[in-house]
Amino acid sequence: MIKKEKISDKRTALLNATLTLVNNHGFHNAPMSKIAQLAGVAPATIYLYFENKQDLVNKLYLEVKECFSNCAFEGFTEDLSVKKGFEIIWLNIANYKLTQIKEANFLSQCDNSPMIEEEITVEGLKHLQPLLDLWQRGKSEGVIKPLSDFVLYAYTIYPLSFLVGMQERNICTLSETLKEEMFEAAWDAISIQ
Amino acid sequence: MIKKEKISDKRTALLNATLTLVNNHGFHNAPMSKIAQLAGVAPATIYLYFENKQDLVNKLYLEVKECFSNCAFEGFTEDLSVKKGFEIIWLNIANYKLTQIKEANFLSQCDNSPMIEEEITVEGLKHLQPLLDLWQRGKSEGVIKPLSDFVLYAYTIYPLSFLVGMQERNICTLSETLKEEMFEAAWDAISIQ
DNA sequence: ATAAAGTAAATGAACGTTCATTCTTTTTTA
DNA sequence: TAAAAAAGAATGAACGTTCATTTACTTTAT
Repeated sequence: MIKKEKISDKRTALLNATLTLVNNHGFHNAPMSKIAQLAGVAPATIYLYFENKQDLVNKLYLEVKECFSNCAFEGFTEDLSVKKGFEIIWLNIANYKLTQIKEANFLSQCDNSPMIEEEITVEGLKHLQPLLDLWQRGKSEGVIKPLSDFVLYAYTIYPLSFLVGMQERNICTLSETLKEEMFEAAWDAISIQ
Repeated sequence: MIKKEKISDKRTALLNATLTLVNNHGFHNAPMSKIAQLAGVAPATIYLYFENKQDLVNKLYLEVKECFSNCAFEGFTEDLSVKKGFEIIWLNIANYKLTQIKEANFLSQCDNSPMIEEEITVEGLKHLQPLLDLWQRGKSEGVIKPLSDFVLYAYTIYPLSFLVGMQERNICTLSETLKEEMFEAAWDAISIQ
């Protein structure tokens, strides 16, 4: 087990280093040499764990995305009312973005640039299915407006990304009160009154 | 005058080439050599018009942003009702993103990555003041929820960026009907019912 | 009106640097 | 002691940028 632990130690250190550098300076200013240095490892060692730079960033994206998705559906079950279920998911996501700022920021950078290959982006989206199912139920129950999933996402989840950007630049802090106000806005946007 | 036209011809060609390449392959895969090639110009010529690569991208950002802002407030006057004024601005922005897909996509890539220096980003934000003023009026009239400008922006304008991303990947098209639905969602999110 | 002189724009080759990646050697582990 | 992991030095390619030179145009002098 010591061996495996050690292996994943370096791998994790490399992923963390990549996350930090890409966040702070962008893909184009995150050279392998600096990633190695920050992870406390020789440049060549990276290639024991990852195929190349693109593979390293792809893997980081997928793992962060998976962790994000797991957080999103914690405590959610399908027997809840649409509004309650949606509130749980929305709050989970808000809390994730509140606490895991680095990861959240990285994800939105990836989703808005050609840094990650299209194929990988699509793969990362699969995890969100339970939310889409919930929306479908909401529409058939007449609780949620008959809008496409894209629009529903754009008006409820996506706004959180903007606030995270603001937060990272210390322009704004996502307090508990603000969270409540924001959930209300999200619900008002997509629900039938 | 012939001389001046020629000058701005090359400058514009360079800005367009940069827009295309950064959009399609990201900052890190848009080398000066390719930018020059696509603009039909020698690499050295770039440095007659721009200080360096960062300056080229900064200038592109500012000019696209300014053009965007000009579109945004076309036909808007301060004597309109809050809702009507907001509708005009919102539709202007939606139409801009509908027709100027490349530019819109570039802007959202810039706003979600460290590609553009912070200082330049702040400068590009100044043009939006009339919208902030309108929101202020809406709040004092009791028409708009007492939320911060960031939240109002996040729930009305920012969602459009998401749809543009979807549109560029041909996952979704922003039709007239969809535009109306989206305006309604935006208004429901921030207005007091 | 024409040729010479002067100027600004544009070029292509070349520079130094940095990058991702590989190769060879050393260290660690079992 | 053998094999796996890690290190560090080395490599070639690609990058942003510069520079000496040429081209295209404008002005001046005759």
